[in-house]
Amino acid sequence: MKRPTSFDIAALAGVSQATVSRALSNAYPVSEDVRRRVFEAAAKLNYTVDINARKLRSKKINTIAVLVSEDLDQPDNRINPFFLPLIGSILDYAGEKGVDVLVSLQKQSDNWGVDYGFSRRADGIIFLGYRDFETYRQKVEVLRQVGEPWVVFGPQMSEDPDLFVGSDNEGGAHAAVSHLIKLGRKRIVFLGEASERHSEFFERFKGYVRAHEEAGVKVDPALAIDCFISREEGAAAIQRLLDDGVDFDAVFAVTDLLAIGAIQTLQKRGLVVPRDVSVMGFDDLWVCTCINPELSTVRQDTTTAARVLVDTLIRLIDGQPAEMTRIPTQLVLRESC
Amino acid sequence: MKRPTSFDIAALAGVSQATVSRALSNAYPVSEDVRRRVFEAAAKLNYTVDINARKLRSKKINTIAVLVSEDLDQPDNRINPFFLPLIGSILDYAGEKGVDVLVSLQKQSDNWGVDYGFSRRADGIIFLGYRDFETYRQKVEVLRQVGEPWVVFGPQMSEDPDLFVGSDNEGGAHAAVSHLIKLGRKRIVFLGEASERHSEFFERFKGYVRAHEEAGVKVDPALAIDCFISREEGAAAIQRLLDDGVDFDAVFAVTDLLAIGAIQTLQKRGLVVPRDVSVMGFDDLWVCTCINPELSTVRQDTTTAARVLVDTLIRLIDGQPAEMTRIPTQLVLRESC
DNA sequence: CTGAAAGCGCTTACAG
DNA sequence: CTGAAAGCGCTTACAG
Repeated sequence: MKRPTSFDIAALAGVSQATVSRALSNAYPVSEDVRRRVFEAAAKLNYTVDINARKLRSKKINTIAVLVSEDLDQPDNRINPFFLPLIGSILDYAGEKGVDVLVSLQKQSDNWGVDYGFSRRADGIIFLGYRDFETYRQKVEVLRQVGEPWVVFGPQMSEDPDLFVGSDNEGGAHAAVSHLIKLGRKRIVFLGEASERHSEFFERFKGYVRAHEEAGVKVDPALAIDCFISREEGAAAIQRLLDDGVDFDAVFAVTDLLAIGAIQTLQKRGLVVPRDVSVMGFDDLWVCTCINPELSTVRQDTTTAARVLVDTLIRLIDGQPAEMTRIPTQLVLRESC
Repeated sequence: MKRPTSFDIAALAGVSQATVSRALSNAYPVSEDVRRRVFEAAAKLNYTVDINARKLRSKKINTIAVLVSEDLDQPDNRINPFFLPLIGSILDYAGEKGVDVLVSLQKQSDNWGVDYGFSRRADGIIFLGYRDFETYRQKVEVLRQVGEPWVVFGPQMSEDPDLFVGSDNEGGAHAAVSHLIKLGRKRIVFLGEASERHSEFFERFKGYVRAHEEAGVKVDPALAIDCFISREEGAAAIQRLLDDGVDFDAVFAVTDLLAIGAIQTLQKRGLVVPRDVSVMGFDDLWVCTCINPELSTVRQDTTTAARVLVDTLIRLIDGQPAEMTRIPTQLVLRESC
């Protein structure tokens, strides 16, 4: 059975094809009688506008692409669990706004998003999971050249302070570590990547340092551990610390996953959390309340993040200036400290 | 700056527009010299084919829609965590096949996918998370009428045995419960929804019953608990059992989430898992190894599921007959039993 | 408020 | 292997 076109509807409703288009678009004045007849005819023939023709003709795509970087630390899932609620909220909010969402998992080697804008699949791109954004600078440069709008969640880039959408990493880390210090902890491990390449984590490191300074506690470089962001790495790092006889009474992990790995190792070694070692994470994955003890953490507000990302991108698509947004975090105290 | 069209490329390469299209499509014979010139010109102008014009003209959309039912049991995540790796694998495999993926979160009340096929956004639809598919029968009927291809993961529908893609629920449950019985457990709680409306869970219930029958152990109806599929419900159900003084020595939950809730309640009540009560889940979420004790479970193979879903859908789109596929599960023994 | 007409940027028979 | 031409199904000035 052939798909009906607007001409078929026009014939059935007894109007011109142009009027059908106008009635269905809800953006032009159309007499009530005509509108009714058009909608009835459309319903009768199960007609809907061919979105491809509309996009071609109107030049409005009304679609955003969400490009998620494949997470090599999580081979089972491919996507970092932190992004699950974020993607969910983006889909939700985009749905509310009536824009379609194309989702793609990007491998490191891929042509990487360039295709999406260029081929007019999408009006703009949201990048998720590009922690080490510096690596991608060259590719982003192409997007910039052709004026393809995009926005990244997480890392702040020196060149585009305006394009930043992310959490208040420094503030969140500061609150978390201040709390640990208030608890009487003095030897707090920083578990994460404190290099400038990962600005998100580096900001958390700065919050860690500031909390120490404000409390007059010395930061011991031996406690700043550099490792990848997976549970296994967190477990291994703590193991090494224990093996080396390093003295510590708390762990601040830049990621819940890392914190969970830390707790598992500590418990395996017979240490009790939080009695012997306090542990604090970052993100507030839903898993935090599944483990024992439940994990205290810094909550990233993914609902707000999703809205801000979509709104910012839409503003850029419309040619309006975008503002950098730093989303407040929230300290969530549970059992692990 | 205006986007270049195939006419611009044609002018630059010194050929006709039709030849540009043919060279770029890689599907027609084109002389080597012409091909080179066309590709050079395209690269120079940052040209890519306008996907919307191509879709309109060729009538090939090359896009599938993944419609995920909003999970009301998981308000924080909106998407059931089980689907994370499944969606990841679908994105991955679809990417390999060069088809775009539109993802949408569907609320119960939505027009529900009908839009996707009708408006020619996608060639076909993959439904995820429609456990209680009977509710949607009427809506699916419309898809059937217009010949829009679709496939569902999970529940098997009586009318379309061919369209089924799902795990070997009965076999997985049978293996799990048989293992519990072999461990000496005799009073095994079935935690889930054993109604026919949820065919996935009902199949698991049948496996639970068959394992008992084969071992000559009586099934006690008092141990078959009906509850929603969330951690909270699992916790509450076990609490009720404990309060009522019901005797049981194992829990088989139709979902890891439920099993985790059960373990949390048991531990809160001072019971030791697995010494006092063995617990077995279903799915093999990555969380299983985060909790203490690590959860034994029945693994659903999401990688294979993703491939089968995409392949089946593509076959349907191409007008070929589809076969029902039941994907083997795997018993994963860890610490909880 | 409505119609006739042009045209979005491609693909693909049809001829050669 | 290549070109000229038609046309996919819409939206949107332009007139009235």
